[in-house]
Amino acid sequence: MISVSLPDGSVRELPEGSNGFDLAGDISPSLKKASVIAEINGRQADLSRPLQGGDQVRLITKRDPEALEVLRHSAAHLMADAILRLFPKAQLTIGPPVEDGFYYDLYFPEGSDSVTPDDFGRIEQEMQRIAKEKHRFQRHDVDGEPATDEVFQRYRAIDGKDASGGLNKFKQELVDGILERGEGLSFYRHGDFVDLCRGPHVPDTGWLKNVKLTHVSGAYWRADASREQLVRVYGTAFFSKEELDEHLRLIEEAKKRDHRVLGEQLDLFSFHDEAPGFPFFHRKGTIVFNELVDFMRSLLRRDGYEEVRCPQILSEELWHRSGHYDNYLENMFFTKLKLRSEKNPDEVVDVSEERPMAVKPMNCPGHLLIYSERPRSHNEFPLRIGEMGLVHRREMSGVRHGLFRVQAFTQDDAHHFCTPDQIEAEIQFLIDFFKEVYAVFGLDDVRIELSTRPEKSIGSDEVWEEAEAALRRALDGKGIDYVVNEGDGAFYGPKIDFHIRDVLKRSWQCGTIQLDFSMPERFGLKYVAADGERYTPVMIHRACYGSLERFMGIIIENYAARFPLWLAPEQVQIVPVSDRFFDYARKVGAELRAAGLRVHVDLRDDRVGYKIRQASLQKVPYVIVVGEKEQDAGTINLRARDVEANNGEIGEMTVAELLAKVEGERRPGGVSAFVEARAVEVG
RNA sequence: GCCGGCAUAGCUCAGUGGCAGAGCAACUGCCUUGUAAGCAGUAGGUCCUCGGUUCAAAUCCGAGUGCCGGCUCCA
Repeated sequence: MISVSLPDGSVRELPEGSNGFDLAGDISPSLKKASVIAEINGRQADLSRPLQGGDQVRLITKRDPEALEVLRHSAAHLMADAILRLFPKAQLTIGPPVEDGFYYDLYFPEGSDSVTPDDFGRIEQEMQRIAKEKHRFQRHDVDGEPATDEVFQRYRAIDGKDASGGLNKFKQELVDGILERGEGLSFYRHGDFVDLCRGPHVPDTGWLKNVKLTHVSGAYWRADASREQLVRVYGTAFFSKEELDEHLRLIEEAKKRDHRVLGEQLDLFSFHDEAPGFPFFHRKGTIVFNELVDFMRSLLRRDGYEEVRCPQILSEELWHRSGHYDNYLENMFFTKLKLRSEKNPDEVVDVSEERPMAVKPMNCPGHLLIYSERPRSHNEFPLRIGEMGLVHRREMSGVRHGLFRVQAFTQDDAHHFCTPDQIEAEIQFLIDFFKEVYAVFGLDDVRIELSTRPEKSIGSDEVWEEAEAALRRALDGKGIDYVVNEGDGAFYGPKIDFHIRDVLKRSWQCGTIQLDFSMPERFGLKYVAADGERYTPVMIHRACYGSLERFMGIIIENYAARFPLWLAPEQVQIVPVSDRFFDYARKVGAELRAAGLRVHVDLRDDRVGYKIRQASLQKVPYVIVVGEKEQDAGTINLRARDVEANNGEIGEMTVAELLAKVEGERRPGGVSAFVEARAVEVG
């Protein structure tokens, strides 16, 4: 007998040669069914691996996040098997699990057919067939000399059977690397398929029934553009059909909510070939944009920020001083002056400039100039200088994406200047500030990451230690969970990033807080302290929305463009039953407009049903229908987008009653009194 | 920047070498409309741009531009 210990500290006696399956079965049959792999002495291993006396064993089940990665890695093997059957010329390279699934990179020698999405159906069919056959995943370790290892030799034979050179050079490169590092080679086999692999895997292919191929893209061998071009086939896998279906539903839902499509349908913004990557905001998009700005401004005012405006174009010399020229050149736009030739007015020549200018990619240098414009005292600290700063950044072609990645965007940027011992309080203030803002949009799922000193960095150890400690103290002091990204900070200081999860479970990086000891130094910033001495202030860069454009894209998708009343570009649409009631409709419209609502009176010659449909497609929160009854009674008939009961029809009321009801939801974060009332009734 | 795909009416798309098309939207008229699409008619085109092949190009070929999916995750 051997004894192994479990995470709860208990010890189990098992017969000699027992493995993870036996352990799980010894505990309970349901655990045996749910177990995917074992973690033996902190290392992941197949359940089939024999246990030794004294091992610390943790059984990892379907519910553990690690299990999903194992499942998907196994699914990558299954997919590779299926693809090789259908595309015998393909050569395998690597196939890891990723965030939402897995991929396998394949090399298709010249002249051979490549995988396209049209092939997904038959590949999936093949995978289903292999899954049903329930082949065990069997591990083989190469213990002795690889040259004499039977499995390894057979693998080489199989792997190279159709490759022109006889062998798959990608796998060969991997094998060479593993041997060079002195690590052991290991292989996994299911059915006839063998692949070089570290493991572990699910027990058998029967686990891999809920698999779906998603897309295909290009990639390079080892992410090196000078190396071979590979075809990357992506898929995803789940333990249950329900989870897979839910995942596919979310992908479909995300497609439907694509802000680029909704932005066009709702006439919010557009893009044009004449300015690639630069959004044009239309009337309605501008309303949303301005509401976001107004809301942010109200908070900045409340919290004593000084809002400023800086020029768009500044001397190139300034960008040398700030370090952007050295570190950010590729992302900057530069101006080029031209002149008409005096001799020949048709001829245009470039002007050679003694002081060339550049378009700002960041707002900080402007704020630094404002700071240094006069002597500063610690008494005005913390000094918070904010700007709705429009910045321009060149992006490589191919990375632009709707409002999410543009070449000109507006940051709700601010720089806090303070003393070192004010850092902690400022950070805590900002964390509360950011969370307050996100909560207004229903974005309560906020993940915080702390990035620490990178290898390449400036500043003394003491300063860095103190800065990181201040960030940690601030986070710990608020009892906030956070992930640490070691060495991922900016070269001038550590930072805290805010990642927000939307209703479709997608994560977006929005806010950022960065400590900076470098820029104030470079610009010679000083303040006079209580002791009368001059010191260099600490600078904190921060942006809460991040980019207004990007944030707008996020909330369009988060709300599926069903904006809450305060953000809705069109808040009320008035539908007269026929042209006999146009005057009354105009009168009601004027009253609501006088109260500050954004109202559209629909005077087109169309049926009521048609106009209601139009308002619904445009996602207008409230529709008012007026006809003979309402005109005689001096009332309106209300229909609400967000009320499900009775098709959203709420009924007759006066304008005054309506205004009183919607007052709350006209403020950021406010909720509909109609929806709330219903919730109370139901609850 | 790199790989792959796409570009036809305002929008969504059909047309694959031989007359430029549909639905929706727009406009006009009729209907006097009561809670998600009334009826009829009219108009709308540099088939992305440039070059090539061909008797003939929206269609085939090349280049450019823009858009879309990826290009960080190293068995």
